[in-house]
Amino acid sequence: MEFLNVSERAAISPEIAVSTVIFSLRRAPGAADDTPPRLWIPLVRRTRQPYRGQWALPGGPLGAQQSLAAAAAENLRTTTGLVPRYLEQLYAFGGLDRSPARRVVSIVYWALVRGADSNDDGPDAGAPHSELIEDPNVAWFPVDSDEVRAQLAFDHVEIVEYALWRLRNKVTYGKVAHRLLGDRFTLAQVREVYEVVLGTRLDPANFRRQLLSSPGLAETGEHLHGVKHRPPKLYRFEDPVDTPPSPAAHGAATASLQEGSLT
Amino acid sequence: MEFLNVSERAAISPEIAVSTVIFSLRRAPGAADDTPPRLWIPLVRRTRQPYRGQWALPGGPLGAQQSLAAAAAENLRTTTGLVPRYLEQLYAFGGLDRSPARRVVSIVYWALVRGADSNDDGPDAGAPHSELIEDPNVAWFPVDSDEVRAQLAFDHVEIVEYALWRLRNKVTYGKVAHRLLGDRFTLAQVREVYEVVLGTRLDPANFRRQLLSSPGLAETGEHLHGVKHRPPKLYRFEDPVDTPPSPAAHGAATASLQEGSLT
DNA sequence: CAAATAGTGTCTGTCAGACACTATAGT
DNA sequence: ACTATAGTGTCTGACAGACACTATTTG
Repeated sequence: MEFLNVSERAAISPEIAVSTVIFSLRRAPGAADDTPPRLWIPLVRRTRQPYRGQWALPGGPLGAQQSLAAAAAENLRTTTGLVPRYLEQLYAFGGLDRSPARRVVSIVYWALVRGADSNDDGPDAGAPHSELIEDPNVAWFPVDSDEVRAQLAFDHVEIVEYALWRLRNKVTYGKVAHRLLGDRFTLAQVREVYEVVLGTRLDPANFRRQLLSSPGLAETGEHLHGVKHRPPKLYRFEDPVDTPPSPAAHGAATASLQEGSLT
Repeated sequence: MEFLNVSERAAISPEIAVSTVIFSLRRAPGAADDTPPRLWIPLVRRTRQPYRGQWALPGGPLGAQQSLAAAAAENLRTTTGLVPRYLEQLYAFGGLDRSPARRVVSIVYWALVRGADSNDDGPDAGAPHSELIEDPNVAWFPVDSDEVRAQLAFDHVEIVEYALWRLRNKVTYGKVAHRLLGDRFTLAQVREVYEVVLGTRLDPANFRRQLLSSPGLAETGEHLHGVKHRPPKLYRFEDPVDTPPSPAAHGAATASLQEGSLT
């Protein structure tokens, strides 16, 4: 029987970890309703060296009987208590100097969950705000906050940057914006998602036309009331039928999740 | 000191392997010049179980001091003797049942190398044809051949399928077509690449206009002679200046390679 | 000159962006 | 009635696709 000590094992094959960048759209607690929401991500404070005490992306070593996407969904559930509305593999980071300790190859996923102020209620009715999470070592931060932009452990700043780039890309060419919202949404809410993610203002009339022409969008027949102007229609997205060739079969966390879809 | 036997080690962390899908554009050996070229990939015959004797993507376990892209470039060099003209991470495949033996997580790259009939000569003047490779366990196959579509080991059929999807995508939205050609090329050659990759016919006039408007394309002042019609101009691509946010810093095999660029 | 492809000119339908205008709720 | 946003109509410039036409080489 072959035996290996820890350093020999490390020399043969690096450790595999899975981390997840989880985006949600929300306003700062107590902020007025007319302030635009921002993108937030949950972080976990490290309790061990290296980078002890600093914030890092949720993640951990890959379990022996755990598919990659299942590990990512597990990160999501334990840090946010939520089920992802979108989950896609981002990239495998495998540089030699990512960690000052032993070498780790991180397979990173990115996910979208709905915000706390969606139009729906239900078992996954939005991510709770930070003060509602019991664990003091888990907290949400805006992606453009100092904690995220400069304080993260390892190479996680770069990872978040790349995840943001991918999100902007997907929102431009694809149709993932509504996954940050509830099941029922107004077109203005979708437009607000685009505006926050892309950082630009969009013409309401043209945006409406473009979105209405996309297949899968359906009226619910309901309207959103309580606003001090004409009540907008509520829409929903029927799941698109055609999925382009994609490695979705490998390790899909949930049957309803399509990974890598560009549509 | 901690000791682990082999099965315990496998239970803790799956093995990491790196494989590469290497595309080249070429005609069948001996084919006439006016037959359209096809996409070919090199395969390696497995000499060990599982799948002994079957063809598989070039690859192997990740070396302890080897970055991911470096491992992919190494696959490329040992199977084709070439330096990649494009190299990008494709996906990390980590399903539980990918191999009947111990669990392996494969980080797959895809690459473009130039074909044997480019307009240039030089140290990497095109991939040699299969008969020129010494190793009888390495051979090139068209991507739409039976060997590729149905005979590959592991889940490599699915991987090649996904790499093809990505190539078509990149060729549509990006500008990687010329990486299958030499440094100097005619616009008709680029159009032929598009036609082969996308499987459609393209209008020469409109394609020319579109390509001419892309930044970075420059005339060489030379013409391609020896054709029995008006000699076309030879162009080249100056490397684009702006690189979008991408994880290129991690494990880039060559400084001149931009990973993940969509431009 | 014939053949073949290089390369140019031009028309047309589609679509994104700009923006004026009407509709309908709350206050 | 006023305000704010929902939602419609319409114009324009850019551009992709279709296709006629000219240019220039080989044989």
